Amino acid sequence: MIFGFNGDQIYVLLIDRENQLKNVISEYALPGNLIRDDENLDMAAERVLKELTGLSVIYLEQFGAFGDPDRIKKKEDQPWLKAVRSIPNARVITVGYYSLIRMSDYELNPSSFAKNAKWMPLNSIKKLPFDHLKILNSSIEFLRSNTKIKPIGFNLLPEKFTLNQMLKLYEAIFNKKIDNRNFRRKIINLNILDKLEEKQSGVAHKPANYYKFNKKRYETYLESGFFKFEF
Amino acid sequence: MIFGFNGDQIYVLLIDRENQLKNVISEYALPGNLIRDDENLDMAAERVLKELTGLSVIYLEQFGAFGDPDRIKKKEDQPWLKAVRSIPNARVITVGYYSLIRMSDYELNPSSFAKNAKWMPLNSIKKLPFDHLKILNSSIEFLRSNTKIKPIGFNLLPEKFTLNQMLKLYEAIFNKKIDNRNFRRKIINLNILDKLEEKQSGVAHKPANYYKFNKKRYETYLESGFFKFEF
DNA sequence: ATTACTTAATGTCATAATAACGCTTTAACA
DNA sequence: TGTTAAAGCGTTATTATGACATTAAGTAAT
Repeated sequence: MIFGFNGDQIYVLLIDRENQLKNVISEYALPGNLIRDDENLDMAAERVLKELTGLSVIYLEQFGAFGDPDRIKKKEDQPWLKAVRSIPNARVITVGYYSLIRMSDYELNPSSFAKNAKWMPLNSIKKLPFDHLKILNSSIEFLRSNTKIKPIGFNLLPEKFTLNQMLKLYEAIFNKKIDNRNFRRKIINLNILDKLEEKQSGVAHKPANYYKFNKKRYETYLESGFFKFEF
Repeated sequence: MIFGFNGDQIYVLLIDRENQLKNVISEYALPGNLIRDDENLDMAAERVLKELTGLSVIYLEQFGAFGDPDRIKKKEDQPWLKAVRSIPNARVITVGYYSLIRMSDYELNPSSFAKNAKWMPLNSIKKLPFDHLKILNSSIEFLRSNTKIKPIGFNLLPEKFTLNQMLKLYEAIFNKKIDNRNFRRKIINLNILDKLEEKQSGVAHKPANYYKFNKKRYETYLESGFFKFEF
């Protein structure tokens, strides 16, 4: 699950399976790949992410394992299984990871796999092949409950951001309106933001101040306690 | 991970591998088994739990997947892999589930597998084979953060319990002293306990009142919100 | 130069939740 | 009847929360 944010809504990176299955109409699915014998789960997730986006050192966290047995019958639907010719009816277990990336930083990696990758607004995704919708929903739930205890949202924002951008992100994650005054107070009190000198420019209104995430200060806090992030 | 509570500390059910490996001194490991082709992950976890404890309809939740590649070299250390003769060097991915069971309800199931099962105090477990210690620690972390948002502790207590028993359980889970007066107030205010008529007997002091968990009321609350359980 | 327009930024107050305590009450046993 | 161990009640200071309305700072239009 690769989440992105464009300042307004949450996006998810999907892969068009069309190229791999000529006889099926264009259909988007979650990215994924088989694990190699010489890597652990985290490494595999990092590799797949890198193959797709060209990005590394990204927030990446496991959120669950999935594996219904009826997948066995569907080998022909799972392009990546074609590589495993030695196993006639492979049972597939998916280990789900989610990553949060800055869409602004993101450039599609010109690898063959990534050519047919596409950002889709989270809210517009109503159907996905296999159990991918279940996986998607599970990852969102995980993202939400994680956001309640850690300020992970920073990974989705640009390096410098305004408090309103951040507010919009949180509204997108929790899918509800949040009072901006209370939000500001809470975020500021956490003491993990540095207010920059720089302001927005070229806007036809009062420019917003830019802030930056102070990771060092954040880690100090983490050791000595526990965040609560509820809105 | 099978957690139990005896009124004083948290226990974990371990399996003695001795019977399976004659040339190794007695060594305890986490219970586990291979998944079957016709079951999903949840079903497999339930089955293994049932094989071990004879219990079903137990609190059971997935907490993570684990799989370092160096396991490949250790097939001879993994008794259950002997069943898979067709795969010379099987890569093993563990999907971890944890369950909470009432030690009082528990009777060792007289199956061959369970004969060498043993309850071990959580705090006394300093070393386990393979990556089992990592898995154990991960499950405890999961148990803690889960206990902070849901009152899952009831699954570890007997049907009828006193508030002090419950307090002791929470102290064991979080590994710290909790003020009993504040604890009581908080728990009572949640409104998910039924105070019974029955009291403790045979104690040389004021007997404690028994309480019972009201699951129905709890579920009503769940729908309309979210628990917070911090001490 | 003035005004209009748009979004950023800020303050207060009532209420609820929390943590840290002290003290009294109770029932069983010796 | 006294002792004991825990139950049970209560207070207070502090902090967190939610609800709410106005002013500030820039650009654009006239």
